[in-house]
Amino acid sequence: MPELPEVEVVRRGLERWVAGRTVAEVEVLHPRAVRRHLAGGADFALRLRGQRIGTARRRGKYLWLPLEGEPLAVLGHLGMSGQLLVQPEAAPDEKHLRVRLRFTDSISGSAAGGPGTELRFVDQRTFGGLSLHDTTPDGLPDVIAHIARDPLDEAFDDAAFHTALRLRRTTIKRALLDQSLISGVGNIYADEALWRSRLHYDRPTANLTRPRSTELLGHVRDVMNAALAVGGTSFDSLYVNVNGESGYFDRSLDAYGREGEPCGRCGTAMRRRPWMNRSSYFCPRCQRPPRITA
DNA sequence: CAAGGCTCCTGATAGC
DNA sequence: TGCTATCAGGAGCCTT
Repeated sequence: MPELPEVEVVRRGLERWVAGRTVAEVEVLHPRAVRRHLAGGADFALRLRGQRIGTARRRGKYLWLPLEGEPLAVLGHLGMSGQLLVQPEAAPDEKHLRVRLRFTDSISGSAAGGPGTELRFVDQRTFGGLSLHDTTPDGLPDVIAHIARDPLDEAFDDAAFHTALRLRRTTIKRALLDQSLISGVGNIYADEALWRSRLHYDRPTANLTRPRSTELLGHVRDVMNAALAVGGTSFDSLYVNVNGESGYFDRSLDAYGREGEPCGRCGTAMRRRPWMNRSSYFCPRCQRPPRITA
């Protein structure tokens, strides 16, 4: 379940292993993987061929590869189960391989960045995908103009975020997952940040004080940076799996997936509640529900 | 227009 | 043993 830290690890891997390479051939093996490319898989492949890849960028959980010399970018989202793998061309196809990009340097077997390697988009549940889009003057793919900056972005505006929370008539976890308010936070890190902040997921945003929202934002950043610290090293090895597995999930989670286990602060059994077709994990003692439920 | 709910998808797992 | 039900959930899209 890639969230911002995992996607950032992938971005770094792409920066190292794909930037500067020229696309030789694109193979779309599943139409759903390019469904956001409205002109279809053949058009996607045709237009990408021959393009030189620039430095990978990211906003929230979206990442994109700018194409050098053109206001175009390959936009990617990993969805639930997506992976971007840099693999030797000789490696057998993954079961859920959806898109393959070969590079001009692969065939000749030279060049920095991985002679003989190709880029593969692998995605079991096909919630993710790749597509080609025009970019705005600041380099953002036009279709993600509505995605807010993420909390690790230097230009993220903490004060504006607080103001937006106060103006919204919604609850705090909904707001954290609203990518037009703050991007990059998914179900797991939302629960983690709320637990650290001692905030119940159903608390209204309208009466959050400035100190509370500041503390929450700090915990969001802490959780993400911790995950990044764990996952940020894996892409450095010889055989790269640019897949964003942080390893953070198994070890360091205080809330998510811990139903029935003791709260790390007070020892009370953690609870799980169905919430928006998914789950919320929380400590019933540290994270008291609001008096009036919305 | 804001807010909330529905839906896409596949595989692991639980239950009978 | 083998079937069915449930769960995982990002985000576009639709309804209210």
